[in-house]
Amino acid sequence: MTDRSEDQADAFFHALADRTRRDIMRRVLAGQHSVSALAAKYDMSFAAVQKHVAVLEKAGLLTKLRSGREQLVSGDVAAVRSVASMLAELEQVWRGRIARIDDLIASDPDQED
Amino acid sequence: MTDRSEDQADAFFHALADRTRRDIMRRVLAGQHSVSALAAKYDMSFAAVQKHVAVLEKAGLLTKLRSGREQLVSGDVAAVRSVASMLAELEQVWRGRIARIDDLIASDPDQED
DNA sequence: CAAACATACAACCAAACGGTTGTACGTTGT
DNA sequence: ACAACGTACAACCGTTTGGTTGTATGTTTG
Repeated sequence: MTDRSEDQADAFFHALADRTRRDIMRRVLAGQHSVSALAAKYDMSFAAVQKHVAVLEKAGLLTKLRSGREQLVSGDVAAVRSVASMLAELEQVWRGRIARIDDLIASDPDQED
Repeated sequence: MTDRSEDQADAFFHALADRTRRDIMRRVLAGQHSVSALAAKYDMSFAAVQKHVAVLEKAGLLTKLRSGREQLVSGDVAAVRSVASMLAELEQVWRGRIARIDDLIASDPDQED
């Protein structure tokens, strides 16, 4: 729960909160694509797609690798897993509630809290 | 991949892309809290916290239940799980890439597509 | 070398975001 | 009845977002 990891979470969730960016993630997790190959798939300018890629890159969800005049984009599955683990952490908080309710039921009703 | 589920994904990820809202989720997954009890925890106006709760509610991540003059807020763990499953789906796309690479290695090198 | 291609980035714009204050309305307790 | 509490919502404001166009720079290719 450090400030840095909260910044990271902000970047992760914000990056994924756009359907074009989620679609880009699907493509680059399935295989490498150049930025212009990606841009060709969407009904918006090249610059717009480039900005989406930049947001995902800054969040650490994908990486770019120069290859001649192209920039090859690959998804980072480890980053996707770390977003999933943040949600798993949330679910753990919930399990904690259930455990506490169980404790209440198990305890003597007259001396609760 | 319907439009409706993409809208849902937009709402989920956007709602979680704010640290105050993630913190609210932790509290309401751990147990019920009134809106003003939540508001007391943060260094911002009641109205600001109320808006955060409204964003989470609209995304379906929490529910409010009237109890007298208070509104009791509870986190919805099923919704949290469905966000996690969207990420699991992304990871599956990645596994597909690995499978395809394995296929290439297994195939006769002279008749690769 | 010149033309075409792939990328990067700045400037601009309307819309959405995250906060504020103020007002209104139902509920509770004296 | 009335004061205090809990909530909802509108109006406003500065910043960020998601898009555009235009320009610059590096890399192939003819």
